[in-house]
Amino acid sequence: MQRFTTFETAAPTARAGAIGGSARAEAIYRSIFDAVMDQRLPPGAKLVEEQLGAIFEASRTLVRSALQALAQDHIVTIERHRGAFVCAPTVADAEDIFFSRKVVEAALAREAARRTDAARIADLRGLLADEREALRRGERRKAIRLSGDFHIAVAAICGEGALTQFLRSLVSRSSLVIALYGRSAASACGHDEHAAFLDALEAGDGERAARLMTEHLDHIFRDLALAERSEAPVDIRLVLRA
Amino acid sequence: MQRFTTFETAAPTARAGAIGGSARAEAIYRSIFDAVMDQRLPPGAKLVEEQLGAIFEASRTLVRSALQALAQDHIVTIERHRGAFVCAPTVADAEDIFFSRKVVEAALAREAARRTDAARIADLRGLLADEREALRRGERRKAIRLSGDFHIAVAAICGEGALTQFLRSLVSRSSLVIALYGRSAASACGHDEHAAFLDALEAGDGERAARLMTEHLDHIFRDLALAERSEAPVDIRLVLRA
DNA sequence: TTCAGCCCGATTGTATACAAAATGGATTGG
DNA sequence: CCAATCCATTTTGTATACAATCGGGCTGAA
Repeated sequence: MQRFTTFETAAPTARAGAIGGSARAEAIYRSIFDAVMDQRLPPGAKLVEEQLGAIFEASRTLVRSALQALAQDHIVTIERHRGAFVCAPTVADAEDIFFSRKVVEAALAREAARRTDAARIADLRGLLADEREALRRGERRKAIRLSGDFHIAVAAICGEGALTQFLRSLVSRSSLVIALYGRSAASACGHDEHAAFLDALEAGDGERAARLMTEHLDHIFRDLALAERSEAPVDIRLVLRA
Repeated sequence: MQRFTTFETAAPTARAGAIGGSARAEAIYRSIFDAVMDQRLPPGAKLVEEQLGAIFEASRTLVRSALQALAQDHIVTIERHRGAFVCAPTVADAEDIFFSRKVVEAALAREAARRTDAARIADLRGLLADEREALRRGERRKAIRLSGDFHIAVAAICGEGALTQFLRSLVSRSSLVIALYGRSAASACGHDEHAAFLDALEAGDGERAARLMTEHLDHIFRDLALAERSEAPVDIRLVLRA
């Protein structure tokens, strides 16, 4: 059966409305967003406006527009007179993000169980297969991305509402958390819990689906090596001087 | 007892980080936001950049920055080459917003019941009294705002996490919904359901609090006159030409 | 050597100038 | 009288210029 949806790792604002009314700024947003999700831009990386402008052949105006949007989505932070940096979520942020995800995804799972159909399930099984394949090949980043896509695809069963949008943002931030605190092999939803969840969804058992999702998210969170990093992104200079 | 928090109607992004790294842009955001919440700027109103610039004595650069942020928060929509307009949520939007609120606020209520203390409860009772007073005096707008503040204050018991931020955004959008579809007297949480909810919270009964909150939001939603407006904001010219 | 203070380069913040697009009205033809 | 078209005006989109600020390195003295 042909899949009739493709779930790229979607930026939170991708559909929310043009960034500054500009398609070009949105493309820049998109490029930076993807780079962060792929960990080509690691947490803490500085994003210099003029450099970005040169890369994308655009003026700082558009770059700033994109950076602002990324800041609102908690992908980068903008510090006044200092510039934009890829966000480095603290442990507290990570807790908050996963707590929020549990609330939102449990509710969406319940709802999705009521609404789903065979085609949707097939789509999700396809994503699952892709994810497994990526894991088997050791393509960790791709697996993480596909894992996120799975969660978003479940949400999208309920339509593109506010909760789904919000979840997109939380999933993006989760990628940053995993980039910072994720252990090499685990943390990529590798427990085949997605499969069990999908079974519950297919059976239309919303309660079970919600419970499995909650547990799944707990597992991901617990697999993080949260102690291994200091809470705040460290600026060596500040630390040594203070 | 002195209240130690003041809950102005907070903009979703107010704390999330400087808008474009600029305090001035944030002030503009704030002014427009407040005007929309107060219904001084009605849904559909056009926001011309240069006009705003003149009003705030700022260049279009800063105005655009603020408008972009407002767009990301669904307070205004930006249409390419046409400009920014105060959002006019459709009936579908309204459903989505209140569904999301039920999910988020039920969870936050449960959590708040575990964390709350006497001081917080006193704060909330204060807000409740203000709201009642405003209603008694017939100050409808103020009552609506205070009602929103109440909901946010409950969320804030759980801290300023992602869910609370998200709720801020939903409450803002609810104000727009009420502006469009609210009936004169009702819709302002006037049922004293806040008081009952607060009792549950004080008793530490999270389940009851969550249930009361859900029902309360259902009531607000049902009190809207959702049929009385066309779904999409109408542009007369387009309608007549097409 | 080490620290304080100062200066300069790099980078961000803001305003403005110019280009592109849409809107609304006038004009022309039916 | 109406409709369609064209043009001027308004408004947005983008680039660029200039100002403000920050950080790093240099200098100089203790």
